[in-house]
Amino acid sequence: MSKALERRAKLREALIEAAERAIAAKGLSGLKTRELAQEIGIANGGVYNLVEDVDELILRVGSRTLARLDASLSLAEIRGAAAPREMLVRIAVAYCDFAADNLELWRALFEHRMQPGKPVPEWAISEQMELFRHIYKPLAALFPQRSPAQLGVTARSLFSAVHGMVALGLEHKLIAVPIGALRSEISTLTRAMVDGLTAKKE
Amino acid sequence: MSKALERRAKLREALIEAAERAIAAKGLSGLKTRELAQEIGIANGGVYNLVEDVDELILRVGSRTLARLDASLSLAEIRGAAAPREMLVRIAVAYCDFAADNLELWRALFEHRMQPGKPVPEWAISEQMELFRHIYKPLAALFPQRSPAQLGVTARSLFSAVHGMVALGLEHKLIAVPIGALRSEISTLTRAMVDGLTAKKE
DNA sequence: ATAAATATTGAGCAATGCTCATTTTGTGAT
DNA sequence: ATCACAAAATGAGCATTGCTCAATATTTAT
Repeated sequence: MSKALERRAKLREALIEAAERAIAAKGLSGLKTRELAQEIGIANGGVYNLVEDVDELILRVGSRTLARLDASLSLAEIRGAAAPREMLVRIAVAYCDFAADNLELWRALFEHRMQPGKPVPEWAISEQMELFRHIYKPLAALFPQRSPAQLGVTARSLFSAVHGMVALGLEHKLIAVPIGALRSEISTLTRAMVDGLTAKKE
Repeated sequence: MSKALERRAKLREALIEAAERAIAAKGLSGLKTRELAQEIGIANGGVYNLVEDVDELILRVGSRTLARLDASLSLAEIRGAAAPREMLVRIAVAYCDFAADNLELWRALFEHRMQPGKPVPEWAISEQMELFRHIYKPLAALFPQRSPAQLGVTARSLFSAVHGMVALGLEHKLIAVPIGALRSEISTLTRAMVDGLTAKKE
């Protein structure tokens, strides 16, 4: 690989990391291309030699965030075996903890909108889908009679519900719920959802 | 009231309505003060005689949206009596329908962030809180032994969970779920949550 | 009618994403 | 090493926006 290309790759990494720090510190709206350029020592316009768009830049940062989130959830699963029900609770709480510990980066995942007309690239969508994977396995154990498609639907519903609790719970706009309280609400409701879905209809 | 003040009030109304139309048509990011000014026939700078900020403008639009949402939920409650469990399902589905029918305005409620430093005004926060009111009454019927504070927590959790399902379900970024499927997923999970919370611990 | 108060205007500022002609740097052949 | 060509970096500049404010026009009070 030529020296020029190596340099480009290094700069690209530096740019993405600088963007990640900026979002973590000041939120999505605190991301300024000029500041990033200055931080990594290139000209203003140079940003667009490394990246197509700010959209792409944000998506790249999102990719890293998703990877770390994925790792956090995996870690939660590995730490000791548990019955499927408690495994789901553990994953939900791990999701909550990750969001709390990475608030702005986690928010950027959901707040970002592409500039009008540009669709979200396929790779970014499939990365998000991968998240459901974590819920899928315990769910399959709990509902052995359900088809993969049905399990997929249930997984998405469960994930969405927990996501909603985390999103509104961490919102400063509404009353900020203490993290401990949020964790226990999430545990309670996750168990309730599992129990309610498991219960035989009468 | 002087002629000048009447005029101001009329213009203010017109401004808020123009902003509402703009958001409904093009989303929060499609809101442009210059366009609004032109639409209601005042100078660019005139917008700031009618309203402090775009923040305030968006909050005013949000207030109207919340009022309509509140009316929709109330209507869902009134249409025939039902057991508390089914009442909660009905409210959840009504929430989903409102969001689908007022997508951009509903999104603006949650996507908007105040400009750095400005806190959300008290009146806007309490308007949001009023939403939980709808869930509170059926919940109180289901859990007569719980304290008002406990009921409040449960109401927020339930609301958040349904909100999450609607938010991710209507996201175009992920696979857009057909509205009918979303409604039935919401019904299923709402019943599951209620059942799970109701079930005696064993 | 006239002066004082008030409201409206729109040019202009600052911030920001992005472009592109110009300049600088890197590459490869002789 | 030298030169010619390709590739990359630069930064001035454009377009868009929210917002300001001195100047102007309008309303109100006497």
